[in-house]
Amino acid sequence: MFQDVPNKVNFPELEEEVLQRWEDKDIFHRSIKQREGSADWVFYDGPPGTNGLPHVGHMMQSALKDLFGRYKTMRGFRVLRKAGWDTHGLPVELTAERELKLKSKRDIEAYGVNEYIDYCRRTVFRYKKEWEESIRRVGRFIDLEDAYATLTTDYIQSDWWTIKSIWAPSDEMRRILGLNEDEKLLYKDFRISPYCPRCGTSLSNFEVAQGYKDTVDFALFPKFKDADEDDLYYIAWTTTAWTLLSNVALAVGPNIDYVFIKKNGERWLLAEARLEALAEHLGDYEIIGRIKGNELAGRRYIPLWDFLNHPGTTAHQVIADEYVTTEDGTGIVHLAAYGEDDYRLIRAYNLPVIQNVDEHGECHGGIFSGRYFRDPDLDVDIIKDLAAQGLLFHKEKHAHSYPFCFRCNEALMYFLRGSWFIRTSRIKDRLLEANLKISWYPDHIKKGRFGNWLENNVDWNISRERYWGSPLPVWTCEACGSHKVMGSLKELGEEYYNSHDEHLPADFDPHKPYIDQVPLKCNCGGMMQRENFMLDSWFNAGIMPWGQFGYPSAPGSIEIFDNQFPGDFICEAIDQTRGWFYTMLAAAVLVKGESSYKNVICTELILDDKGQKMSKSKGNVIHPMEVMKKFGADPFRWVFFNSNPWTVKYFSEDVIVESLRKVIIPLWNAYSFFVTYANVDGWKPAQDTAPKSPNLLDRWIISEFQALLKIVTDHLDSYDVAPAGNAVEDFIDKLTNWYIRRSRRRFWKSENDSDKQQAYSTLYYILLRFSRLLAPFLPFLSEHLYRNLASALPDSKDSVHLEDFPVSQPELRDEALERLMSVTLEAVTLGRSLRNDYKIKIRQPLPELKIIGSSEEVSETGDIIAEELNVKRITFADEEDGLIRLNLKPDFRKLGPRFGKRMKEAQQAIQSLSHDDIERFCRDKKITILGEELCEDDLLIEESAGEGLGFKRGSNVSVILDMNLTEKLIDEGYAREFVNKVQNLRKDTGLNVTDRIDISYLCDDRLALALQTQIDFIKREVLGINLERKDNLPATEVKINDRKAIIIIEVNNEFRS
RNA sequence: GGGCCUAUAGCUCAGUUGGUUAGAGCGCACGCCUGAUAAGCGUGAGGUCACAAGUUCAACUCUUGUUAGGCCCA
Repeated sequence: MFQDVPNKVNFPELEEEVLQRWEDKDIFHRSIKQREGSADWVFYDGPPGTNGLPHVGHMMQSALKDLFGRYKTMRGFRVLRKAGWDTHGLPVELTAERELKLKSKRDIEAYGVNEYIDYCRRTVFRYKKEWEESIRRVGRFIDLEDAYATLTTDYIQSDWWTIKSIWAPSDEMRRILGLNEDEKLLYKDFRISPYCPRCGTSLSNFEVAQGYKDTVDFALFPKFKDADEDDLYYIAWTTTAWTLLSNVALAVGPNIDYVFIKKNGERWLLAEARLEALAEHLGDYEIIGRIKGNELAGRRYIPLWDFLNHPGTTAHQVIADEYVTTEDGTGIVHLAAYGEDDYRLIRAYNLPVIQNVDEHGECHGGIFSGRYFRDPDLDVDIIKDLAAQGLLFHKEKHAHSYPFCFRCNEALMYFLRGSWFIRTSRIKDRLLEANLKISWYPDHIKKGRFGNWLENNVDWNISRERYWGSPLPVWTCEACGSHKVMGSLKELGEEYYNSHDEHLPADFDPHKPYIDQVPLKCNCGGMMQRENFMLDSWFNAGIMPWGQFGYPSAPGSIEIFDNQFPGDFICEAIDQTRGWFYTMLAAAVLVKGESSYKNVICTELILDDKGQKMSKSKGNVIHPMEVMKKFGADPFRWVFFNSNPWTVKYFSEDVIVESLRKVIIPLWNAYSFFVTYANVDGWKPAQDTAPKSPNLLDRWIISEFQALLKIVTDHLDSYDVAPAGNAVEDFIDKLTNWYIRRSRRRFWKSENDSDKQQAYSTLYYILLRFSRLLAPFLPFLSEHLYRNLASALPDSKDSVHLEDFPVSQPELRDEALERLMSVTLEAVTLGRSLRNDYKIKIRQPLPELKIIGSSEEVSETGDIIAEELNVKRITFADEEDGLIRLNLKPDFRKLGPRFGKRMKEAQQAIQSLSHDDIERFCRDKKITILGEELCEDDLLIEESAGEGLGFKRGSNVSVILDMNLTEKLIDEGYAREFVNKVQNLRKDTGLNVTDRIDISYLCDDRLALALQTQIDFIKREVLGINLERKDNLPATEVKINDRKAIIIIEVNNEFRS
């Protein structure tokens, strides 16, 4: 006996039971353990931050990651799955700042760095429980107990090891990367870097990339007055008014043609090429002279404000440089120390560095002192002031994209900072080569978005001027400026001991502030202080392949890392192309010379059903836990398996309901059907191998399963989920709507013959195999099915997840049979379509269906078609010729105007055309009627098979359905209808499926006659003992086709055999 | 301004190396089965495959251009 299967089931409850069982029986760990000694398939989990709640997108990745982990395990690999948490970096600090109501780094210093860091540490795992719950609930097999976290001392030591390896590469790595002796890839440089004045730190290029927003600012055309010629002004252009407060020079292009124009009694200078674009603002003017840019070099001008005066310096002169173009503006560029090119020129021309906006974004300079640089009123005030001085040619609103801090949303500025860089541009070719070996899904990212971006690689700014993170392990001598890089705490301890004759505490915490209290002695005798930087948290995440094991400091980490590198598979969202995907590649190429991952699925965004991003403010966030509690994890997971994960998904509860309706419930019904009847019959499985059944349907569904298995295996092997998922959906449809529907009678018939045994064996075999195939997709439902079905076998496993994935058995495949069945299905579809057209319901038997074409093949399944379409006889023909008549009809709308009065005559001529004429017309597409040549469009072609016959053509076969009814067929139709009504009564009155009944009915003589002739059929169909006509019955009338009857049933189990 | 992607039924999406009549789900209309199933099944209507040109015996598919949208970058 199988455990009884309820008709209605609460999936979320069932899943909770399965979850409990997995934990009780330790299924996850056993599934790994039993593969010990097998090949490894290596998966890397990108660490999420846990200071926010998980959303639907994370669950999509969880579903995909879990799918492949389980699949590869069942395919015989050992798949270690270590979870991880990202715990460092600005997001954590921002939460802390918000909650502690700190607004700037000055606030943090005032609050106390120690206390602040402690708060960060406590914040980090705030939602860890919720994350673990969701990950557990979605069914993921992943090691949460042994998760790695980027804040541990082991992990930080891996950071340090990486930095040290980059600072001082081994000979082998030098060879692999093509580095010269002593060439260093890690260096400090002062550069104009994107910088957030609120966070007080510079950002890496890919962080900036995430914060561009379309903004409207003022574009200004300030006039710079020449120092020597009284009426001469240089017309410049800028979109950042605040940089004018630090103006240090003007730049022109040496080969650009400039013009002097006369305007308002003044002489203005600007590029000739810009005149047309500025014509609207310039109005009337006169060109009074021309000059090349290089002739302007060295001229001096009067600063816009007195506070800009820097006497004794080279400030406020015109310089000529190739970088100036005439693409926009005026061809005259104002320079200030807030731009990369500006700074390059400032250095090249030995100009002073003027920074009247400081690192906090605060202005210093005359009346603007104390203002914030992005204060919109500041722009207005600058404009007003310039206008009052007569130094403004024009101002306008200007839409452009401006970078904002992707963490705190504050406007960025470009600021001169010292930062530590990795010279990734030097190893660009290695990065590109390594990328070529990665399989990207979807493929276009490799050469497209990611590859193109790698082509433009710039050095990686890995330092952050923050508090909560992995410290940069670089010490610099205050005396001689030389550096020491620590590769581990042990190294640091030794250096410290050598410097101070005392040991670092055994439990030394390498975080701030302790790490800053470890001065070292330089070889020169001077004191070395740590460079006051944290590591970019992307760097942290990028070293995860070895960081997760604390390689190489942690005991045992070397062995396991060697075993678990490189990774076979990662799966993250597209927003990681310049985040994790990049840092994983760059870090691994730097220290291992190859990519850390071989295959990557890059998922797209998840939006709501209207295509909007889910956000708290819009109130359209769908919480994964709520969804799973309501519908279960399996239908939720399925949503991500039946369409490509790299297309944008519109997500709503509707799509989950759809996967329920399409996959979960049909599967449950099939399973419930099987168990119900198997238990009624006391059927027991003998083996789980494919039964040798002569039955066509049995052989067909077994073959179809092999076909499915091949599609699923092929596509999962190439990380292509959607075709596998779609094939599963097709198979479920074939199983439930054809195999089981057509096989139903074999299960409930009373004879316990071999046919019945074969039906049971086949369905059992299919359901059991299918549960194994589905296990990676639907781990809960498949587990339930497997457990109930397999427990009857002696060698069943404790869990479907301890099983192997089904192995292809080509000998069970019969492609000819699959073709035959698809043609059969087509014939059935055509037949149903004809019945529909002529409004003849299935219960009315019809005499004959003729199948044309493919007759040889379909003859085998004739009886299936006959039963499905309720026809008495199936006949076959090879050709339509002679069976189908073509008729031509005039298109009156077209031909009416042409024939006019002769239309009727023409109609007759057309309709009396011979068969040969019509065939010729079909071939030549033209025909002459009454002297007029008619083409295809003028005539309508009708095909018909004759009186009482319906004709329909499919792609492989055509059918002719004979709809001529005889009295006998009408009788049978009545009987079928009568049976249907009785069955409904049985169901409505809640009778047991095995109850015998007596039937009384009241009706007219014609119907009564029909029922009498069909009495045996009726009794057999409804388990009737007696069938009696009565004169009077107290019940409501029902329709039996065109007649009426009153029917009453009573249970009569006396004669039960 | 540059890169990448997308454009197929009212909506959401499939569409194999170019090859008969371009498919599915939802929605709509009509109907059907019911001794697994109304959270079911079928039939039908609905398409100039964004537009234009080219390559080809043959283009939703390949090439080029145009338009629109999205993402990423400057």
